[in-house]
Order: sequence, then structure tokens, then C-alpha cells
Amino acid sequence: MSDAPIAERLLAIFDDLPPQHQVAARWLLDHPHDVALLSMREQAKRVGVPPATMTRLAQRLGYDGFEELKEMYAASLRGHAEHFAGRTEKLLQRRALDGDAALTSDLLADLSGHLKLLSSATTLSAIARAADIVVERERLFCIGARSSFSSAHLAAYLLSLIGEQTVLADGAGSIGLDALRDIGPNDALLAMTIAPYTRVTVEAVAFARERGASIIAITDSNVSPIARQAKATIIVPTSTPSFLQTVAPALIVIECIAALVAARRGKKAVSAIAAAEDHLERFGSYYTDKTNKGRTS
Amino acid sequence: MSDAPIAERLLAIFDDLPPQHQVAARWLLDHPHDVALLSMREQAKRVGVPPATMTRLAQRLGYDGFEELKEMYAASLRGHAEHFAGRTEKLLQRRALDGDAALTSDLLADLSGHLKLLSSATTLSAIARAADIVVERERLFCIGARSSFSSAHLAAYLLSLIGEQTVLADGAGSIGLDALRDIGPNDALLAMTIAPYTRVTVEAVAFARERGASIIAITDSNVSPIARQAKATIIVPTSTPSFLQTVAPALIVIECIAALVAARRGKKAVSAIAAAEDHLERFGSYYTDKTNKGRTS
DNA sequence: CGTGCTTTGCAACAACTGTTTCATTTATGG
DNA sequence: CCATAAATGAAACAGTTGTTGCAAAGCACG
Repeated sequence: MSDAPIAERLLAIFDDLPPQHQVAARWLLDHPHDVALLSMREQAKRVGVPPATMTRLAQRLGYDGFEELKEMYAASLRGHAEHFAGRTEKLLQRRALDGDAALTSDLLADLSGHLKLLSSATTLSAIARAADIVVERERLFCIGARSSFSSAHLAAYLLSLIGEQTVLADGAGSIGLDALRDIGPNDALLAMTIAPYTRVTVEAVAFARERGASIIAITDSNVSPIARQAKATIIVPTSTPSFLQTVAPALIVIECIAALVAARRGKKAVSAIAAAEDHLERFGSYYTDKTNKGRTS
Repeated sequence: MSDAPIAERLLAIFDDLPPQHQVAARWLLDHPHDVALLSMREQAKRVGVPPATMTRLAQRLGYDGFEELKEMYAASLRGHAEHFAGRTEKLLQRRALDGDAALTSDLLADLSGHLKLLSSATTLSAIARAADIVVERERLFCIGARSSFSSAHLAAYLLSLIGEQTVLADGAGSIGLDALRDIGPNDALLAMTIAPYTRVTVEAVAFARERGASIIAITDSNVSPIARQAKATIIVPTSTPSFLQTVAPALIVIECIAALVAARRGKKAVSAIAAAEDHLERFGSYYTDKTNKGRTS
């Protein structure tokens, strides 16, 4: 790629660049495909710097202006495109890859299929129903064990970030399900488990149901022990070409629910996030150098 | 490629096109790479037709104007081919859905694009390198905070499941980074953080590096504070149509690494899992009824 | 605490973008 | 051969492009 040298040079001098130029440089590094395809102003807008900064960065790199730099990226894109001219080549290429890359891209292909499943009408509406429940109820308890714990944790984190009252029921310190002690009809329980189903999760669901709480179940089958207990059941695929199962679809469902809840809360969610970030900043949780102020993309 | 359908259609109606339009169409067919990279006027000049002809040809193809056609070619250049392939369909479909389902399927579409990015050659090889490191080193420490914690947790869980020596460095009980106290050259640290970067994670990486440990970084940019510290750096996309970021790609990378490590360990990994499951069964961790014996998918 | 230098954002710039209108030419069918 | 429609090219259009001049702010150094 002919933009590779540019990227390298950019990386080399990156630390010596003034802050705004670093922000711009970061865009070039992170979105090489877009440089030639978007107008400079458009890119400037996306990064959050004035157009002039783009031109200046290009000039600093020794080019006449941003247009010349764009030309370079265009050339590299052309080369790249020719290289990838045919899809068939790519497939052949894959077979030729060593086992590692083959396994990995098989796994990714599988997941891509799973994503399609998630966008089926039944799943979409189940997700929407789950979001409804979260919005309606006062508190949300989240539970998930073993591989499902990561999803449960993310659910608790994201939803509390956008201002929901959430409680993560993990077993830290062996307190087990004590967190659920005062769960009631005004609360909801988001439970996630896939085969082989974890006992505590199943029991937590049963318990929460007795108490009149609304259940949101994320699981792998309609006959999963928690599926029929729930007010909203979301079935996620878990198969992979490896003998390990995947929880990625489940995690994605969590993110979808969070996005929906955020959308419904609207400004309230935005200000909750802002407050959370202020809080974190005050305690110096974030790493800062003059470089990375904003979020790219 | 998303310009393929255009090319096909162009070819089909070519003979019925008026002479000047044929000339223009020939350009599109012969120089698909340039369509998105050159201005329409420039292309018109090269072909020898007035600019208007270009616009008119595009309109004849059903597009609003040449700009829209350019957009299609741009998408195909980016490699997001699939993503834009059924863009119009998707847009129509989306309009028909209520707001909830629309947002959700947008999110899923975005993720689908991210998956493609993950299967790029550079990412694949970075993942393979990461797996190498895990296999080579004696112990693997995992760290990730906030939204990245779920990925770190899953990494620690999966890899210990298949028999790797793993330590999850979370801050439970405020012990902070004590877990890293005795990290050394024979160990590896898998660290994950996305903007805004969490201070402890960045510091943990710096510390581990001083101690001579190998770093595997999963982050969102080449200029992330941990990217250049690492022996293997995997860049994951995090953007979504919502204002929340996604960690799904990162989680998927984790699963890929785990799958690769499992593959390399071979039988050893399988027996490790079997042992772990026996262990769990003995302690009654799993829920059982006559219904659910095996794993559904 | 200034001094000189760099960095930054704004506003104005001319050049160029893609589109459209309209008069003219060319082809087509009765 | 004319009448009608289609195709064409020139010119004008508003909008956007990338660039630059300038003033204000920020910074390091003495």
C-alpha cells in the first residue's frame, strides 16, 4: 500500500505533533480507506477540527496541501482495489492461509451468520420488549455466571451508565444471591445462561419470579430452563466451528437493549453519561495525554 | 462488490443506450476504480463528453444523480461492499420498521461491517500472534476496566477453561493491581481499553512492560496509549449508530484467540475442559432436568 | 512578567463541484 | 417530407471544495 509509508511516518512523528494535529493524524491512521473518498471538510467535521488543520497537517508531512495527500491515499486505494479485484481470489487466498487465519475467519463467518439471525423479526421484537421492561421497572438486577458473566457485567455497566438503577448479582465474596434479597414486583431481572445451564442462574430466575419480578431471559433455546419463565425471551445462537461456544451474540443483544433504553430515555441518558464521565474524570480514572481528548469515529 | 450489480445492469442495457451514453458507460465499465476517486467533470473530460452526460447516465440507471452513483463505487472500494449492497433495500425496510427495530437493525448492520474489518489480513495475523504469545508464556494476566472488563473476564475464563494459567486483574476488594505484583518475563499481559482510556489499564501495561512481560493489546487505535507498548496489537472498531460504543468486536477477538489457543493445545485443551466440567458437576454447578442434557446450539 | 514563537479557529477566497435549464441538433415514424 | 420525440452541448446555477490571511490564544524560555 502506498499509504503505508505515510502511516509509518505519521506514527513516527506522532508524539511530536501538536494536539490538534494528533487528532487529525489519528483519523488518517484509523480510517485510511475514507481519506480519498470523503471530502476534506467532511473528514474535518467528523474528527472535530477546523478544515484548516487538515491542510496544515498535510503540509507538515511535506505535501502541498491536503489534496495532494488525498491523491496518495487514492493511489493506494486503487492498488488495493485491483489487488482484491475478484472475490474468488480472496476465497482461494483463504484456503491458502495457514490454519490459524483459516480458523479465525471461519469463526468470524459463523458469527456473521449469527448476526443475521439476530435481525429476525422475532428477535428484534423480543429485544424491544426487553427494553420496555427495563424502562418500566424501577430497578434492574443482572445475573449470569461463567461465560455469561461478561454479558451480565456489561448489561449492569451500560445500563447504570445511562442512568438506570442496576444491580449486578455476582458472587464476589461468596455472598451469592444476597443481592436479590429485596427484589420485588417493581423490579426486573435480566438473566443469561446457555447450556450447560448454571444452577444459580436458574434458581435466581425462579426466586425472582416468585417475588413477582419481571424476567428478561437471554438464553440459547426455547426449552432452556429459564426461557419459559420470562416475560421477554431472547434466543441467541452460540455455535462456533471451534468446540468452544460463543457469547458474542448475547453480548450484542445486551448492547442493543442498552441502545434502545438510551434512546427512550433520550436526554436523560445523555446527561447521565455526562455526569458519570465527570465523576470519573474527577477521580482521574481516565488516562490523559494531550493526545486523546475526543473519541474518534 | 457493490459495483458489480451496476456493471451488470450497464452491460445489459448497453446496446439500447444512445451513443454518447455508451461512451460514458464504457468508462464506468473500464475504470470502476476511478469512478469514486475522480471528480465527475474530470471523468467527463477524459471520456470526451460533456459533464451533463454523466449525470444523465446516472439518472438513467435510476440514481438521483452522478453523486449517488459515485457513492456506490466508493462503498465497493472501501470493501464495505456487502454493507452497501442492499442499502436501498435496507433503507426501505428500515423505514417500514418502528423506531426500535430500526435502531436495533442499524446497530446489527454496523456490527456486520465491523466483522468484515476483523477479517482483514493485518487483524488476522495480529490475532495469531497474540495466540502465539499466550501459548509461549507461562502465565497470562488479563486486565480491562469498565466496558472492557467483560472482555477481560471472558478472556480469563475461557483460557483458564482450556488449561492456561490465567489471572484476572480486577479491582475487587480494592486490591487494584496487586495481582500483577510478581509478573515477569515469562508472563504475558492481555490488556484491553478503548477511548476514553482507563488509567489503571494504561499503567498496568507500562508496569508489565518494565517487568519484561509480553503485552497483548486490544484497543481502538494505533495511537492508543497501549498500542505501541505491545508485542501484538489488535485494533477493534467500536463505533455504533447509538452514542454508546460497542465492545462486541473486542469480545469476538477474545474468542478467536481462545479458539486458536485451544487448537494449538489440541487434546490437552479438550481434557482440560472435561476436567473443569467434572469439577463443576461434582459441585452441582449445573442445573439438570431430564429435558436438557446436551448442549443445544 | 514579558518576549517571541507556535498553534489554533474564523472568515473570506477563488476554484471547482454536480446539476439543471434551454436552445439546438439528430433520429424516428407516419 | 414533415412532425414529434430524443439526444446533445453550452452556459448558468447554487453549493461545496481546499486554501490562506489574520487575529487571538497558548506556550516555552529568559
